[in-house]
Amino acid sequence: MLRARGERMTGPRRAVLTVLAEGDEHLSAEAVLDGVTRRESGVHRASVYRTLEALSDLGIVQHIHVGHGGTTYHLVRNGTRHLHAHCRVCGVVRDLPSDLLDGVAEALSRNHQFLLDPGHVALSGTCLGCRRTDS
Amino acid sequence: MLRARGERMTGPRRAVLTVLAEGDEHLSAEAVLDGVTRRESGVHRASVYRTLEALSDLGIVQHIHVGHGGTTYHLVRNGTRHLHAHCRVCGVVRDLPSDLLDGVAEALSRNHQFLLDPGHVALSGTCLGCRRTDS
DNA sequence: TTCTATGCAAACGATTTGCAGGGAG
DNA sequence: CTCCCTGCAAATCGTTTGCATAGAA
Repeated sequence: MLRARGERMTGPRRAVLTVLAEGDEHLSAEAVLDGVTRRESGVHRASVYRTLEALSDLGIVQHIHVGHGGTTYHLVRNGTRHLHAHCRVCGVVRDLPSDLLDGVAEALSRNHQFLLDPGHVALSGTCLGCRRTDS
Repeated sequence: MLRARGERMTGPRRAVLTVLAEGDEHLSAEAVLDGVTRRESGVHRASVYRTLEALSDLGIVQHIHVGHGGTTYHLVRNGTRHLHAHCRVCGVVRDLPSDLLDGVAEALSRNHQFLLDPGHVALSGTCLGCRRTDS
């Protein structure tokens, strides 16, 4: 697993990283806590949050905001910050190719003086399986 | 102001609509409550939330989720559900043309069986004034 | 009169903070 | 030995819910 990048490697941190590495991607903070607890009891909720924040700052994990749904975390695999779509009906988060918004990003930059960070929020909608429902 | 659409027109509802109509767009629920209270005291927080939800269901107001920032509400002016960009540094929400994501929506529909709802979440990034900072 | 919307208080879920002690480097 | 990271408890923020009642239609 990734080695200390100027930061200390502790039990809780190792556990969080392991859970993220094994997990099915896109875990909520609470889900990470569950996984951590299963692997090594006694780790406190607050430590998980603090660890996730620290790892985010280091660029080792990425967090995305999912509409009504809260925040999810996952490892940044080989430097790729891919995009996400969130189905507001079934709640699934699916990955999208990282270049999907390139055109939009350029348009925003050119016409609206806005620097898009495409990976930071999940696009919202419904997967076809969940067709039409509102909110 | 818009008349009852099968719903009852009450004091709190009138106040919420008035605040949204006069406000600078993109108000948080709490900001709406403040405005409502200033105009007519005694309206309860819960009523504002319930009213905003009811008006959302009627399509009279639109709510958007703003990354780390919570939920904001605004009137749907002449049926236009425009898009939004949120600067994560200064927090400003700016409107964007509603057709900006048309191409992306079509690509998602065709290649990913995903029906995009472009107006439901704000795109995240930084306005040029706030250049580069992270989170 | 009827039945919806309101006020109130309390519950809630997610996340954060102050503080003192423990352990990594 | 020093300072960062942790556990704990409590606070905070945004939002929701159960209940009895006021009031719109």
